[in-house]
Amino acid sequence: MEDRSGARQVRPALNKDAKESLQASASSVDEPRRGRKKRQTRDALIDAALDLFETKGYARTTVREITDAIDVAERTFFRYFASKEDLALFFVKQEMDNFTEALASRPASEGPLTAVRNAFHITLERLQNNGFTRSGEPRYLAVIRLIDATPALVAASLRYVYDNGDKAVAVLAEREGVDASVDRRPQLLIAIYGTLVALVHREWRTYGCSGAEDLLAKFDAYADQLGPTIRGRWRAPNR
Amino acid sequence: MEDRSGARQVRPALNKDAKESLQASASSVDEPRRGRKKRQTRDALIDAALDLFETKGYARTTVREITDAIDVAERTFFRYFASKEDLALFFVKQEMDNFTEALASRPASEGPLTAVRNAFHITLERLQNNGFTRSGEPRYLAVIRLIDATPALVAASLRYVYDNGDKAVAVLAEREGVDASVDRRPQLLIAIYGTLVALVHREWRTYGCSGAEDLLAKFDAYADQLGPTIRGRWRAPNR
DNA sequence: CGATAATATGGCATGGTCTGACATTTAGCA
DNA sequence: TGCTAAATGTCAGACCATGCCATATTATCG
Repeated sequence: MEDRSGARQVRPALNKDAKESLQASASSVDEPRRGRKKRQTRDALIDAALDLFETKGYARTTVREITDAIDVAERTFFRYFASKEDLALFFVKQEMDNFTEALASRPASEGPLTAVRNAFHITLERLQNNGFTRSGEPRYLAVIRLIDATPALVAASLRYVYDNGDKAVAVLAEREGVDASVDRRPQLLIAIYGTLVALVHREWRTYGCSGAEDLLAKFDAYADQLGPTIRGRWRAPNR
Repeated sequence: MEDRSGARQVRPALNKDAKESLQASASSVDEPRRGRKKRQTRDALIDAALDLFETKGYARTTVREITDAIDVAERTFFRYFASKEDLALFFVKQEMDNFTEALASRPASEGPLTAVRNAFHITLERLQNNGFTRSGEPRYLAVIRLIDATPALVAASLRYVYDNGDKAVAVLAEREGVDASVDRRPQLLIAIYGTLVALVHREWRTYGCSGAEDLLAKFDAYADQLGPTIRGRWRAPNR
C-alpha cells in the first residue's frame, strides 16, 4: 500500500471512535466525563470548521483558525482528524455507514438495485436530523455543497467510497446469496452507486440546491436511466 | 469553484502545452530550440520522478529529490507541474484524451456501450508504445501500479475523470444524436466507464499485474456484467 | 551583428499542512 | 489525597506550494 511516514497522504485509521454518533449530542449522562469532553471537542471542531468553510471556503480556512475558534492547540486538531480533509469527510463516512446499514436491513424480497435505491432514500431521511447550520439548513446539505465546490474534497470522497465500499459489497453479496470473491456484480453495483451519488450531488448543486426531496428525485432519475444507458442503441432521446 | 490561494489544492490549468506527445520524443527538428528544451526538461522530470516513485514510493519521494536528480531548481518543478500529483496524473490525462479521441472515431454503426469498449481497447494499444521503464515494462503499466498503490493518486485520478469527462460526454452524445443537456445517459455511461477502469486497475494490480491483455480481459469481464448487474434479481452466481 | 523583448530559471522568503518528541495538565480511581 | 493514564500543549522540523525579483537564455528585428 505504501503510505508511510511521508506527510501529505490521506491516512485512514486514527478515528477509533470517530463514528460515535454526533447526532446524539444529547450528552447522555452516566458516560464518563472524559469521553464526553472528547466528543464535545470533536463536535466543536466540526462546527467551527464547517462554519468557517462556509464563510471563507475550504482552502482559505487554515487549521489554525479552526483551532483558535474553539481555543485549543493546533496540534490537538490532528489528534482528532488525520487531516483537514478527514474532517470534511466525516459526513461522507457517516453517509456511507448509514447506507450500508440501511442496505443490510432491506427485506430479501427486493432485488439488488431496488434495495440500493431504497437504502439511499433511507440514508437521506436519517441525515435530515443530523444537525443544522445556523441558517437552519440541514447540515448535510451544506456539506454536500461544500464538498462539491472543493475539488480536493470531491476527490477524497470518491476515493472513500472506492475503497470503503467493501462492507456494502459484502452486505449485498450476502443478501443475494452470491460469492463476492468470484462474482463481480456486487462490487460493480456498489461502484455504480457511488458514481450515481456523485453525479446527483453535482447536478443538485449545479441547479439550485433545493431540498432533500430534490436530491431523491434526481437520484431516481439517474437510476431509472441505468438500464437504457447500457442496453443497445439509444436513438431518440427520452423526452 | 473556490480553490484559490490556499496551498494543498489540486489545480487544473497551467499545462498549456502539457499534452505535447512525449512519445514523439524523437525531437523533431525545425522546432524552435526553446520549445524543444522545454519538452526535454519536462520529460526528464517525469522520467526521474517515475524512477524515484518506483524505488521509494510516491509519498517518500520529495520534489527536491526529483529536481536534484536532473539538476534543476525545485522551483522549476512547479513551473512544469502544478503539484507533485499533477505529474503523476500526466498519464491519466493522456489516457483520458486518447480515449475520447478513440471514441470519436468509432464507426456510427456501433452502439454506445460497444463503442466505449472498443475505444478502451484502442486506448490501451496506443499506450503500449508510450515509453518503457528501465526494466523494459511499458511505462503506463508501471504508472497504473503506482497510482493504484497510492491513495492520494487514486483519489486524484478518479476526480480527473469525474470532472474531465465532459469532452467524452459530448462526443458520445454527438455520436448517438442525443442532447446531453437533457439526456443523462451520456454522462452516466462515461461515469460508469470511469469506475469500470478504476475497478479493473485495482483488480489487475491485486492479482498479478500481468500484461496489458490481462487488463483488457478484465475490462471486458466487468463490462459483460453491466447488464446482469442492473437487471432484476441475481440469484445463481454466474458460472 | 547588436540591441531589445520575451521567456525560462534560479534563489529566496513565506505560509500552510502534518508529524514526532517531550512536557504539562486533567480525569478517573484507589 | 496521591497515583496512573489519557488528553493537551509546546516546539522543532519536514515537505509542499506560491509570490517576487534577479539572472540567463533564446527569439526577434532593425
